[in-house]
Amino acid sequence: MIGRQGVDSIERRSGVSLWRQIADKILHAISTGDFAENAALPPEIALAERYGVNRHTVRSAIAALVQEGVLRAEQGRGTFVLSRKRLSYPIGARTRFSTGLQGQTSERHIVLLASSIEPAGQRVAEGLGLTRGTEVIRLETRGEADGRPISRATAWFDARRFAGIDRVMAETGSITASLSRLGVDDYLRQSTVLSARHADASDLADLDLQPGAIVLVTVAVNVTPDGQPIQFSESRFPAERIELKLSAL
Amino acid sequence: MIGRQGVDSIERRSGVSLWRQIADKILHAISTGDFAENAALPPEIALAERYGVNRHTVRSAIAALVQEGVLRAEQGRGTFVLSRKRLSYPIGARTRFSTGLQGQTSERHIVLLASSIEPAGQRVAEGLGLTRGTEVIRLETRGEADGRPISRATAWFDARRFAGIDRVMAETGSITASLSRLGVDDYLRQSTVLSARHADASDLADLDLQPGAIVLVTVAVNVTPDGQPIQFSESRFPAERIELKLSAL
DNA sequence: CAAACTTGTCTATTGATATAGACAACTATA
DNA sequence: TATAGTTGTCTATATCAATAGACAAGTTTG
Repeated sequence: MIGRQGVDSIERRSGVSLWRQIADKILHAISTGDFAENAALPPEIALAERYGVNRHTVRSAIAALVQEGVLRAEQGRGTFVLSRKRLSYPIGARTRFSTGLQGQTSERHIVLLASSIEPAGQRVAEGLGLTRGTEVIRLETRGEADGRPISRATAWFDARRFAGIDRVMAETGSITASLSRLGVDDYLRQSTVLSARHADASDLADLDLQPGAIVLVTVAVNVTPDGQPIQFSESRFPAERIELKLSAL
Repeated sequence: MIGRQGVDSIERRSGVSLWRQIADKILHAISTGDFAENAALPPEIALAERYGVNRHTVRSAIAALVQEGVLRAEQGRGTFVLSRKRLSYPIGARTRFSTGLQGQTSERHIVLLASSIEPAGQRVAEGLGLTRGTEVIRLETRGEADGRPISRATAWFDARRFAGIDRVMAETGSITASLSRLGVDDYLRQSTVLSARHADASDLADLDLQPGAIVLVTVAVNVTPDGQPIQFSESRFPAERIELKLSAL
């Protein structure tokens, strides 16, 4: 055994305040089961010692998480973890919003926030195999499960082939159903590129996040079974509420 | 057209300092090509106006990125973007560290940081299909490409079946080669679960990151072609240097 | 050389962040 | 009903983060 202990301390002068870092740590500890759901957190003094900060700093972190609805503090009793497991969103050959979350939520749907027709930029044109400047339809959507926003996506389609998909989408609340109505019975996920960043202002608003939250970002291309690109999309998932489960493509 | 503009502003009182948020935005703008590599950034005054903050705040952000080696500032001339594209790490059925980055880097290898034998915890036992408490070998590794750290992984193996893998790993510098030497000629990626969080202190040190950096986290199980679990691992990738490309499983 | 434009440095002020200590308010339990 | 253990509130102080303005130092261009 070579030996080596997993440090888990705190960074000062990092541009990220200590209370925010500790809030993240508590969230992480909850998600790994270190702090059990519906049970009491260690007392504030113990947390302060554990993380090497002042009790008041821990209190700031807890206050933020209470605000976010993750914890509930009760004077004299303790601070309790509310149950809110991260959903596991499957990504594979047949990635579909609604079916993928079956069994984890009782309800889910997609809301169309906005749509427009615009010329394809470099990235979109490449993804859809069009020449730059071709007209494309852009859909801005939010995915919700049990009333909580869990995804925020921007999708582009060839405007000629999928004319009117914005109206159909608003009606059906489903990409799959909309494509089906426009003659695409089946489609496959061709590629998915994954990254992560801090949520920007519009993410914060649309996903109901607190500043400093992290979003997982996927950039994907869907194709027909014979390989023709039909949809290019960028989706943002709040990392605190969703994990992505990669399955067979 | 319903209309809707993508806001891209800044969050105050978030626990994340403005200079850190702006540094992230600049990084993002570079990665999307908004700020071209090897070209000058807009002048500080323009950036300050663009992001709605004071010039000194922008300067703090730039100072951090200069420290990280992303930018170079020259008095009187401007501030320049150094070229450093994100690597694209493929994840699929045959995910292998070395082969996946061929063509993107001239050199890559894995360093064994530490190893130990320990009883399997809940998560590891589940992943490997063992009973809790069974002895497992834990390997702590760092992946490097062209001299820059790009991954930090913890891998667990059944200690009985893969006795001595730590020594073989230290020798060969390759998981695939080590498994091969212990009788596993082929293996497949069975599952991958993906999340993201802020880098903790050990990530910062091992991956040579600045505080506040984001890491992509994958938790994966590798199995033999007949489905027997052989490796359970958690890998951390610096989001600023790596994106994950999901390919056919 | 002069003017315009850029980054670098300095001083000053304000508000947010973090630490420290003391004590109040509330709960559970011996 | 004490007592111990917990969260809540208050005051005080020091440092970091952000804004503001002025000017120095360097580069480019007319």
